[in-house]
Amino acid sequence: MTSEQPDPAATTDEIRLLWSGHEPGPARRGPRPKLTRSEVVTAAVRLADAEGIEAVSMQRVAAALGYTTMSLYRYVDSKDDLLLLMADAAMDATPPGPREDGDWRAGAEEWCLAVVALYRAHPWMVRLPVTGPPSGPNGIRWMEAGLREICAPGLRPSEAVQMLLILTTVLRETLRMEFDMRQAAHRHGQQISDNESAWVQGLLGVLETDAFPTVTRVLGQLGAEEDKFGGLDSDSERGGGPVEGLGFGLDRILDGIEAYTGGRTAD
Amino acid sequence: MTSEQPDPAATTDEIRLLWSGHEPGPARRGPRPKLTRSEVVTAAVRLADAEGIEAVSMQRVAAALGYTTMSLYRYVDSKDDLLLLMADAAMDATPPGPREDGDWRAGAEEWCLAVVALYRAHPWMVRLPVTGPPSGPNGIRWMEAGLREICAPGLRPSEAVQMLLILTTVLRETLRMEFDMRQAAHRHGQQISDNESAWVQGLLGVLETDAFPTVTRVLGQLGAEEDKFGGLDSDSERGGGPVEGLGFGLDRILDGIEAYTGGRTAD
DNA sequence: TAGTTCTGTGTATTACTTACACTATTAACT
DNA sequence: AGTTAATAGTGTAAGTAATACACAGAACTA
Repeated sequence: MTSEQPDPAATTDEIRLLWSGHEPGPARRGPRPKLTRSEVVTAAVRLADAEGIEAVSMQRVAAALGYTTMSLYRYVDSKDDLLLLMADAAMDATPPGPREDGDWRAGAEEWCLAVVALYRAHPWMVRLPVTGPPSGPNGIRWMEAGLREICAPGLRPSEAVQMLLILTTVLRETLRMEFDMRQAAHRHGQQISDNESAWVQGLLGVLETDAFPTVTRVLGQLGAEEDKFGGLDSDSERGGGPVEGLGFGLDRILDGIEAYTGGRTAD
Repeated sequence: MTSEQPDPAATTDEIRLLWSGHEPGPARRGPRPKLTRSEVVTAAVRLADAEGIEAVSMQRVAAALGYTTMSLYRYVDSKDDLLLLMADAAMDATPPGPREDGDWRAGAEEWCLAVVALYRAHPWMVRLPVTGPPSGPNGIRWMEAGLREICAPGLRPSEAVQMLLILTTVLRETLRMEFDMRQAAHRHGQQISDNESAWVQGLLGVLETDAFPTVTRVLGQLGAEEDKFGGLDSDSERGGGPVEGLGFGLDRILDGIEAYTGGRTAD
């Protein structure tokens, strides 16, 4: 049941789950709980950070805390709930604040970079099923920061929400691809670039040119192409990978917003 | 192991898997196989179409064919391989052919619509882990059709590949969200729109306005907003949902390409 | 102190993938 | 034709996982 589509059971339940403090409270009957919900969540996050999301089983989390599997269910209704809580907990970093120069586009780029950093800090996040727009306190903080920039050029509410969703989706999925590729490459003692060129070469070896003229042409040129556009993390030498080139795509999306709003900056 | 990050085991293996005909061959020793790989894959696809990807277990697929679980492993090395094969098999529909008027933008929109139709025909596809750009014969056919349009305005190879990847990502993830929401709503006997407004209302009830000024303002206006931009399937009355409004975002992305290439149409 | 309620534990159930050994089959070779 | 060797489908079992359920003991309330 881990990564099937989780029943967000009417968004309401999700919001309740993520916003209910669930702190100890004054004094109830029975034995005092030795754990707290946030301790459980923190342990799970730590485990995921260290060994990946597939290491997060109720057993492993419980073991990490020194308790039995079933004890966790006193703090969390199900594993799916735990994952939801983990996702919001992992977004505890602070998103960029408002810019002084009011340059929404630079602000949006900053925000994207921060999101990338966030995902890099907790790579397992990109593997969690995303039900929809964020609902938890931390998720909303990030949404606030993103919307603030995206709304500035004068998008309507639903437009702004949609564009922000598109940006996060692209960032998340691109990073997921990169993580997958890095992992696969690493298992084979290779670099991502090896894997990419293996894909290009492998396909070129299999495709008949006349059946797929565009693909073969593009793949052929891809191999030869030298100039990688300076991208999101040109600073770090990561041996290539999808995110490195992502700057181009993000620029196009922001271009699209600019073209639509005609460069104005009010609302 | 179903939906962990699958080891694409160097893209090469994936390509080999997807392109090796694996057809009966002349005559080998031992009992004649009673099944073929494609029969297995077809059965799995049929099962997924009918009951969703979570119904696809080796046991269910085998049962559907009237064989035992283990017999399937004569045709497929692992469940992950089966999923890979299913993904490509499900893309058997024919993508749009080249336009006569050479209007790349209209062509790209057509292509997007066709992708949406494809995903609607096999909703489980959006739940499969995507390792990277397509590698299978059918996937490449779709890539050919998409690249043909996207390349036309004069993008460089890596740029075109990236923009196409962004488009598919956005389409797939948006549809996944919609399917999730529809499913959740359905389980509670509601419409998607109910779910959406539950999200808006739920959040508004929880957020403090001054901590999240932009979000509260935007959510407030969202509730009031009347004009839904005519979107991808304004033809079908599906009671709202993410895809309905997606046209706007896609338009921005295509705007961005147009702004970049300056409206020229050659290469 | 008696009663009640809640915590953490132990056990069992269910569902899944897949390794391995076994039998029955059938082509290739003598 | 008879032998050999490879191969197809079966049965069983191991390993991992989530989680339902009952219970022992703790700690508050009356």
